[in-house]
Amino acid sequence: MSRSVSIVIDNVFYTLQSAPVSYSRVTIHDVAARAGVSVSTVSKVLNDRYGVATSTVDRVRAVIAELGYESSLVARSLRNHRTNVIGVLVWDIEPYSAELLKGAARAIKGTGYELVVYAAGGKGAERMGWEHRYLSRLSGTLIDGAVMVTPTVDTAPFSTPVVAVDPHTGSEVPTVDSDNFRGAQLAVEHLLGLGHRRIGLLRRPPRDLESGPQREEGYRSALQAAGITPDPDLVRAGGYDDSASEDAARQLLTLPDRPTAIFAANDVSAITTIDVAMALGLRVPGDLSVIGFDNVPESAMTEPGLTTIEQPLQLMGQRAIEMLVELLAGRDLPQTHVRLPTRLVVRGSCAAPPAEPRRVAVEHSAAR
Amino acid sequence: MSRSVSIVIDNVFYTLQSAPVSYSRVTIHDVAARAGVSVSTVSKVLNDRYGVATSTVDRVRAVIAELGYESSLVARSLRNHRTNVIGVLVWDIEPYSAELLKGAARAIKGTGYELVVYAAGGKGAERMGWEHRYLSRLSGTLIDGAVMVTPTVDTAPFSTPVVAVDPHTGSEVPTVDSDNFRGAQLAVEHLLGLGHRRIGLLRRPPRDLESGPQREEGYRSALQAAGITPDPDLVRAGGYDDSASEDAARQLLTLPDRPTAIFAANDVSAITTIDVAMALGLRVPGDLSVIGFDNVPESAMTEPGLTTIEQPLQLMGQRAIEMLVELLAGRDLPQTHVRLPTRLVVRGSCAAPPAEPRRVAVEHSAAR
DNA sequence: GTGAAAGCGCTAACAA
DNA sequence: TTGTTAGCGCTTTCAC
Repeated sequence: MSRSVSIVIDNVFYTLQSAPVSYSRVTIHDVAARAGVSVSTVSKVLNDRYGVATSTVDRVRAVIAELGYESSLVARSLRNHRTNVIGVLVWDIEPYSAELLKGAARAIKGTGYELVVYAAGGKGAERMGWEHRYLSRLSGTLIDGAVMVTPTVDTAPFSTPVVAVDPHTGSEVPTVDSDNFRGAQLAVEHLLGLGHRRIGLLRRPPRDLESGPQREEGYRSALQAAGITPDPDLVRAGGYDDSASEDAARQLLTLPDRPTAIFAANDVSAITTIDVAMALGLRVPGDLSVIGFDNVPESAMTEPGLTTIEQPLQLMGQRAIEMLVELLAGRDLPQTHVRLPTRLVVRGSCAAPPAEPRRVAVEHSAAR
Repeated sequence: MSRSVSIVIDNVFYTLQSAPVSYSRVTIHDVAARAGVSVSTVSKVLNDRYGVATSTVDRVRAVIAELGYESSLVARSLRNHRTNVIGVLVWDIEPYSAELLKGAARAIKGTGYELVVYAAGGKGAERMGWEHRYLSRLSGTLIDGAVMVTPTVDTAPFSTPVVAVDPHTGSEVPTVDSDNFRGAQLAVEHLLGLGHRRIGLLRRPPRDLESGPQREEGYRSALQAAGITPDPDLVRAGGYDDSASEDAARQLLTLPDRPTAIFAANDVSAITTIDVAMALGLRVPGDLSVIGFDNVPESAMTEPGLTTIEQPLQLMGQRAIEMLVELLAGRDLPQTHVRLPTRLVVRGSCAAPPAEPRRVAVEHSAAR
């Protein structure tokens, strides 16, 4: 053990402590030696195999308890190729993936599986191919199956069952995503219903997730259904960093015939749009209505009044686990591509368009 | 590969697919055989060891790429006792732990470690001792160190460095928690400042986390500092299920000389308190002020107007990782018990006490 | 009923 | 420069 001394200053505990003494792991050998039996006998006891005398079982059990022995998950999974562990692979734990994880954790209960989340956590540069690398390194050993929360799911087949959440197009693996197309439609329909006719789209960066084009399609489809020809000038691409979205929003809003509403295919860019609008002297929703596609439930906290299209992230995580468990049980999935509904949540950022859309002063648009 | 057929009905993709063909794992043996070298040579190439001819290195590398080989984390960690993986052990992934995880994921970046989260996910019954069991099964292999997000941290020493978040009292291991005492003080001081004199405490169930008593102490301390003797009648214990908190809140509010403000040592019970108050015909904050101790950032969404004491959960997760990394580097911690500040976030649920506290009708109190 | 031996995929001595 | 060998902690034949 280690000894320590603590003092408290200003409500902060300061404790000085000697380095903790290291105790090495108790292995099956230790148990065998102490019980006076062979390793294989201990193994049999551990796994409830037949052919061990009751008295021996008792003795071994006693020693196991005495030593506090627990078998090594690693050694065991190297031998057996079953681990009863499901892995969820995420690039990072941020609000989006955290939400999925909550659902996954809920779904795993009672399945007999345990949940392990792997977060890559490296720099952006190493990102390429990490999902494949991780899956390779873990599958066959350590995890029985995986849920991949990652854009690029390698189509290369694995021995391990895999379910992908919100991946790129065309992946061969079973998939869970949300209805981006319908979500975008809902957003635009809502704006149309309020009387808007010039509706801008702040879309995602090119070559992004599959959901990007889907949202754009929904936007176009809703406009066309209302007899409006989409104006290419009203569609701009945002980016992953704030400044790209900011530029795009500014371009839209300083157009001579600017949109009276903007649908941002991403919650962060929706918030950016509101900021830009305010900086340009426009009021939301008086002069401009904004709807964001929600990736992050907390965005409603950041911008309490933002009307959003919400994805059922927890449910997506839950369904992914359920599907994987089916797969692991050797059953066929009734549907390999599950698409969950999105819904419109109306908050304060939308209103009818102004009778006479106020133009933004040119000075403003140049300023920055 | 597998062949599949998809149809779309009502925006849901239904895909029927034959069972995927299984491919077995590529091992170091496969690589060695294909490259015409021994396994150990491949291992040397993998680990950039000296003493391999450049031509051989190239050939092996080519085969590795060709076969898409990745070394098994499990086999490797059984051999080496270093894995460069930090484990975070949580009982479940819910809003509280998810928040900690976000901070942990942020902190791990750039440390060279990878993050693995283990969620126990079993039934409540198996809960006893799971932290010890998991740690046993993982330490020495698979993870180099662990952050335990769990009430009962076994004081039994492990070979593996461990940092505990918000544990029971008296744990020997390094610890991160938040300043529950000061937080409770802040809450009560705020209520006193508004003019309240009869302030109830809805405290945690007995034998709960260490933070329970700490919050109760803060409550008493703030009252006493204001010259008020804590009235034992104004202190009731909630429970983990809603109904226990509901009963406690009802008892407090139907007291002949009921409190004009309640400090709930937990966010869920604060929301319950507001519900009960409203059911009893009391308005918040007109007739009753409520402050909750926040475990879950989202509670502000559920009850947007709730004044809370907030814990820096993400920061706690971050600090825990930082401490663990220090420990793993073999350095001593400047402080083994880190206590992070809590802060008061004022929202609409508090106001000055009514001049004449309205009594709750007895019929009401009996009803249920 | 029990234990010796082989091997899961890998690394690190040591020989060749 | 390369391959052989032993062994990480465990399970599983298969003799005894």
